[in-house]
Amino acid sequence: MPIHNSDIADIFSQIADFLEILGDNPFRIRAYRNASRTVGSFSKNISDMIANNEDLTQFPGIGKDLAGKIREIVETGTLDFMERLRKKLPSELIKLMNIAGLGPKKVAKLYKELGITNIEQLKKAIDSQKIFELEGFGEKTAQNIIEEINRLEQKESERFMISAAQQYAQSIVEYLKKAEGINDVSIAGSLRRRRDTIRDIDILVTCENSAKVMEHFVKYDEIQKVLSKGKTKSTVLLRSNLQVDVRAVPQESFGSALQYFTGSKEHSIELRKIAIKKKYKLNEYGVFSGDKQIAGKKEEDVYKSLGLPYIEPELRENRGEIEAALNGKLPNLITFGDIKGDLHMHSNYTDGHASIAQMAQVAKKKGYSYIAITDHSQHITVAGGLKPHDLKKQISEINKTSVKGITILKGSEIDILEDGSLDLPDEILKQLDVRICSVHYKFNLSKEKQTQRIIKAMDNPYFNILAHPTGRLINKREPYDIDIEKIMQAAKEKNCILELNSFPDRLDINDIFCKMAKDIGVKIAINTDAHRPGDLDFMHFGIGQARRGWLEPKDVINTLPLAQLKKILKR
DNA sequence: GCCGTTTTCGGCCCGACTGTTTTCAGTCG
Repeated sequence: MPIHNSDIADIFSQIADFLEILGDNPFRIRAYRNASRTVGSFSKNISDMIANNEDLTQFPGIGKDLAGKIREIVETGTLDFMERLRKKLPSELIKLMNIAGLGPKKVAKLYKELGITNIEQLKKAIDSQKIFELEGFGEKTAQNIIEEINRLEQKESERFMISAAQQYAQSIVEYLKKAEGINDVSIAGSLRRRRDTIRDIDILVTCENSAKVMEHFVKYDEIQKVLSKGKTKSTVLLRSNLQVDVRAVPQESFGSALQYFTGSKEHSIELRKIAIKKKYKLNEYGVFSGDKQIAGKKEEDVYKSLGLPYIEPELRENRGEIEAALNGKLPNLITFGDIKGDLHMHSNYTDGHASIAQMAQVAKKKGYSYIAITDHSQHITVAGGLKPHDLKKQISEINKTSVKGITILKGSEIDILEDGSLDLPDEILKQLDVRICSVHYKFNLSKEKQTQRIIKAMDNPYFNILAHPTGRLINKREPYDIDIEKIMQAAKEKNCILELNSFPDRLDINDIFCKMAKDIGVKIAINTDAHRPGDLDFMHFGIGQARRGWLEPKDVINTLPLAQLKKILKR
């Protein structure tokens, strides 16, 4: 069985969990966690790197020992060290740590003193009051555990789509602005870093009296439960089960607090290490030399004081951005303003809800100079896919439609059939400007077959853009099993483009694959797949992922003026 | 377990809040 990077990451993460419960050296545990993260965010396949005899110790956090363990996993499919840990502790113990409030120490105590290994036994121990025999377990702890178990069992701990999180966050920001003596209110955390999914919302405020702001915050009417409330920091659970943290700092610490609260944790840790090297201390209150604050009011100054240029929030994942910053090699990240058009959208010819002219008018207002109408092809009957003669009708309507200041390109979203052929004859494909090709059925072919299906489709000279390449639907459907690296290589050779689909439940390809595409040299089209005019706003979510994937305007084809775009689409 | 412009040994980011304590460990981010 082929070993994926995520398999290795999972093993290291589980080892870290085991070692924590065993009370092992915390720094050794951290080494495993770091390695898990590093491996998980690699944009190259580790199995291939091993096969090519590449030296893994070139990567930060991977030393001789871990490199050897990675090799063992790739070559044998398992890890002896891991198996030995499994014999020491029941594997299911790790799952108990998913209960918020239960960390390794408490889980270890439950196991050692009461023999508890799973949630059922934990519930029984609480029912029978046995749990109170343990030191550190009181009434409140038991109650919290019960509530957390309920939440876990109702699958309410799932991550939120960025689109949903953004709406919740915006409402809270508006509400906080009404607090007495409030100055700045800023969204921070993973939402500011534009992650594709969000576990909790972090909001930073500066104000005259933080206790008063916290009082105001916990009275917000969407709150289900106040999880903690202090003078400068409070955490609540909304009725939607989304967690929100609000933190207040003095104005002179706004920049450093924004940096700290934006994270990622791993990025911040690296910054703090740099601070230590310079004999400074970095925390949320500023950069300090001794007792003296030398930076902190503005985020830019925090970076500057550490000898770094400003690093955009989307890059702050400790995936090489600090090294790039030190070497003056940060990417010139794409912005919404660079986008000249949207190449994937539907009209009321199929499952869209607006006319071609309406879509064009809204796109024009966004400042675009072109769009492509790409309705479904015949194979998708549920979406009312167009047969060749319907598509011809649409082509002639587009020829007749004119919206001032914007060009409407003729396109189609064409199904890639199971055998790798396209769902429309070449005779009509050649009349189009843009051909988006996508997989919409037979999702569970083997990896080899699915990959071949797509690569074969690219042999058709009219294939332009591979839409939503992995097919994932966030929280609903796993990506189909494909060798994305192979597909990217093929796309590069054949001058095909990969889509970054901006629909919030897709965001496909994701940030890591964007980086992979950039490294391989395959170009990206950032599209919305809009089905109604309002969906055109989703472009912002796509831009966020692109930025997280280090993409620059030159990596993205729909930053090009129309004439140049057309050349690329000619292959 | 990793790492080195103080070091191949001895460090490893830093602070807020809770609950159960009676000065702090555990958890979280």
